Amino acid sequence: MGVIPRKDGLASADRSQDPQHCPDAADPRIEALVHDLIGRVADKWTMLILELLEEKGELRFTQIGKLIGSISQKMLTQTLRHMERDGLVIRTVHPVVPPKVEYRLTELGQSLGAAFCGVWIWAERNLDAVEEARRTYGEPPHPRG
Amino acid sequence: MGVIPRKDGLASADRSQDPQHCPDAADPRIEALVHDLIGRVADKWTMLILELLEEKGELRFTQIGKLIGSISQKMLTQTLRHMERDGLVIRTVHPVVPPKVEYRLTELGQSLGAAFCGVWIWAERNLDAVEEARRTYGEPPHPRG
DNA sequence: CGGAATCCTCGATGATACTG
DNA sequence: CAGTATCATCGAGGATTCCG
Repeated sequence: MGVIPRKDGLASADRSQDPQHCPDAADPRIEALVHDLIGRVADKWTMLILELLEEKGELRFTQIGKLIGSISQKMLTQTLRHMERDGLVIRTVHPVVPPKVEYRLTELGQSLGAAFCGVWIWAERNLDAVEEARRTYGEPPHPRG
Repeated sequence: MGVIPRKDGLASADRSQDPQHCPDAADPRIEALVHDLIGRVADKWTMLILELLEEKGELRFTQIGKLIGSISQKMLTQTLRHMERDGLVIRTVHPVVPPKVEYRLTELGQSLGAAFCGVWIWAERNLDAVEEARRTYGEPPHPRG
C-alpha cells in the first residue's frame, strides 16, 4: 500500500546506469576542478532549466519561469546568466518592443543534459527503494518483541 | 597556453554520455519526488563520499574525514546519517574500545555512484570547454576593432 | 517583457566544547 | 574514536521596487 501507481515512463526506459565502476580522477588538481565544476552545474535550478530547454527547444524568459513555477525572478536570471557564461545556453535578444529574449541549449548544454540523464533515471527507478529505506530507518535489525 | 597538461585518466575513458534524449517524467507528482530526491543525493559531500567508498570499499569515520580533507566533523556525521537513512550506506559499529565504526556502500549506493559516473566524465571531458566559455563570456560576437 | 538593485530572512555550514 | 550539543556566521535565495 502507499505505492504510487506511476506511468513507468522513465522507469522502464532503459538501463543507462549499469553498475560500472567509475574510475577516479588520477590528478588531484583535475579532481578539484571537476568537483568545482560539478558544484556549479549540479545546481537545482540548472538541472530543471536544462531539462526544460532540452524538451522544449527554445523558450522566453517568462516562459521558463512559468513552466518551472516555483523559481523566483532573481534566481531565474542568475541561473540563466551562469548557464550562459558556462556555455550551456545561448541567449538571444530580439530588438522589439516589448522586449523578447529567448534561450536555447548549446551543444555543451545538451551533452550535460544527457549526462544527467543517468541520475534522473536512477532517481526514478529507486524512488521506492529510498522511501522504503527511510521508513525502516531506525528500526532494530532484529525486533526481539 | 594555460592549458593544464592532464593525465587524461578519465577523459579518454569511454563515451558514456552519448547525446541521448532524456525523456521527462510523465507524471508531475513523480517529477516532484524525483526532483526532491535528486536535491538530496546530488549534494556536494554525498557525491564525494560516494566516490570514496566506491573506491576504497569500507572506511572508518575518521578515515573518510581525512581523505576528504576539507569536510567538518559535523557535516561528515550529518551526511553519513542522511546517506544511511536513504539506504546508500551501511553503518557498522564494532563494540570495542576505542570505538570503531565502519561505513560501506549498499547496492543502492553503488548504483547511484554509477549513475553519477556520467556526470563526472562529462565534467572531466568538458572542463576546458567550460573554462573557454567563461573566458570569452562578455566579448562581442564580432569585434569590429 | 526582461531584467537590475535593494533589503531581509533563514538555513547550511563551521568552530568549539563536552561525552561515552 | 566517534560522535552530540551549542553558538556564530555567512551567503543563498525570496520579496519588493524601479527601469529601459
